[in-house]
Amino acid sequence: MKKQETNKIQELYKQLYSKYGNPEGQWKLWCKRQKTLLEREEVIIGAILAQRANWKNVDLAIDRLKQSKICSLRNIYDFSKTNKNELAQLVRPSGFYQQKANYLFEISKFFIQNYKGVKEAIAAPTDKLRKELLAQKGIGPETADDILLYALDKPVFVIDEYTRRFVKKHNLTQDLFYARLQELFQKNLPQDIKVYRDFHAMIVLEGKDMNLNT
DNA sequence: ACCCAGGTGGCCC
DNA sequence: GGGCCACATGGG
Repeated sequence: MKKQETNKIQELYKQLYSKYGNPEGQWKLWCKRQKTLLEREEVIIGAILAQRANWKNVDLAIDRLKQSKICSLRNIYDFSKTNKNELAQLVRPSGFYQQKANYLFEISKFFIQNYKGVKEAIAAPTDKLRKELLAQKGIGPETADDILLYALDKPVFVIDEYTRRFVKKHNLTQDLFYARLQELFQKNLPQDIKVYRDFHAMIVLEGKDMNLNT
């Protein structure tokens, strides 16, 4: 039974890969292998801003942060202590901007105070880090796993609405709880961050294509 | 004028 | 433990 799932999931992965090739072309930064510390921080910031937002608007918000030279955890932390409202205005294009400004401040504070930045966090155990992230305001399971997988190189599979639709479409399981779905993918794939990253990216690309074709 | 986009937290019962 | 609602912008 498990083995059937294994073959099916790996088969779907291969199918997507032959269709899309390396998704690094579209998910340029997120699927990139070797990221600088600043790029990792940009992924974390993007993970917050991308919540329920169109990615183009997220890019715009990030560009505005870059222009103001506060597209780093340290700068966001320092800046938002006194100028949270201005931070909110900068990220406005991504929507829910006041909430997200608060979330950005909280997550920056978390990494600066607990780990002195992302470098130390990368060395921390995945389970510990995941629990701590989930305890932060604005970080739910999907955002936590985005950060762990795409910014900190931790092997966790990201589940989102596209993944749920994908699972339903291919009848992989009836149980759509986050933990169950994550387990399903992780147990049936090699524990490899590149596979996890690319697979999730391709599921999203596929989901968008479906939207366009219906 | 709607509907959606790489969610989350806070209520309510 | 599920079912709502607020949060808000820009693009189709």
